[in-house]
Amino acid sequence: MGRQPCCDKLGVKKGPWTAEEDKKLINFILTNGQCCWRAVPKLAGLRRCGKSCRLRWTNYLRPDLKRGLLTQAEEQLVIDLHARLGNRWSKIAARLPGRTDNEIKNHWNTHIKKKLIKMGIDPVTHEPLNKKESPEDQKNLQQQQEEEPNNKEANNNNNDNNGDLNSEENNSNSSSSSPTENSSSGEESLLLDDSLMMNDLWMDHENPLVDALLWDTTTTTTPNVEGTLTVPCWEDNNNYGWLLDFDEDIGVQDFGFNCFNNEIDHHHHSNAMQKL
DNA sequence: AACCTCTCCAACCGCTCCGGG
DNA sequence: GCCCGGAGCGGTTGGAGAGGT
Repeated sequence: MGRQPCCDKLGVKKGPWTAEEDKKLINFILTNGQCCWRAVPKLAGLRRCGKSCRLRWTNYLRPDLKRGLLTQAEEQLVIDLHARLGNRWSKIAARLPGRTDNEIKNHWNTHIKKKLIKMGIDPVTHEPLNKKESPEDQKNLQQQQEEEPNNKEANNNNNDNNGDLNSEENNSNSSSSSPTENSSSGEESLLLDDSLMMNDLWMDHENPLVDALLWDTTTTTTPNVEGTLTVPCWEDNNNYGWLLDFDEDIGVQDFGFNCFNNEIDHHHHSNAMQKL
């Protein structure tokens, strides 16, 4: 028999969220916090399934989300983490504050995958697509390695071009199997190792990744000692600018936010306007 | 301008995981 | 240990917009 539907399908709305629905969900979550998603639609007055609400919140409405394309440093980190964790997007996303698993997954499938293939790297195994590469390819690879002399030890974990190719053998904690085959106990040590790796990264200010993160002016990402990227303050995200603009009488202040400014996230804005 | 194709990403679906009884 | 329900995860899809002809 088929499984029970996650929610009563009757009267449950699907498809793109309207600004009005977003408003209701934001209002509810900020008032009541995240609890029991199944109950959220009813309590928030939404004709949606709880799952859909959770997804909308975590992938789109959460105030700590960064918008926009992944920075090069983030991309690099994703590649490295993917090499170690496989398609465990939520685990990867956990290392990139402000980014969602869905976002990373999408970015991987649309950008990074292609990039790696173009570079002759198998996006699944992170091994060269063709072991017997042409001399020219090898030369390019070597050139790329030479261009990044600062990575040394840390770069085994953070170099998408070549570090990934070596990371497995260079990382004593990595299993020799494919990334996705790590046992859960192995994962524990892997994660521990990861935090050490991140600490190393932050200590090593000559590392291009660190530099990129520290000096990337498009975000205000800052490092912290836990080895994760600290999410910039909300006011830098302007996540709700579009909502403010959409409906001034919503009173985002009512949500308890006082750090919005008037800059509008054009993407959201246009979406909201479109939906009106 | 109109049509077609491609790309991207928000959202859905179905499965697994996990905790409580 | 088993069952059940809810939450979370990852793969996939469909529609909107961009780009090309």
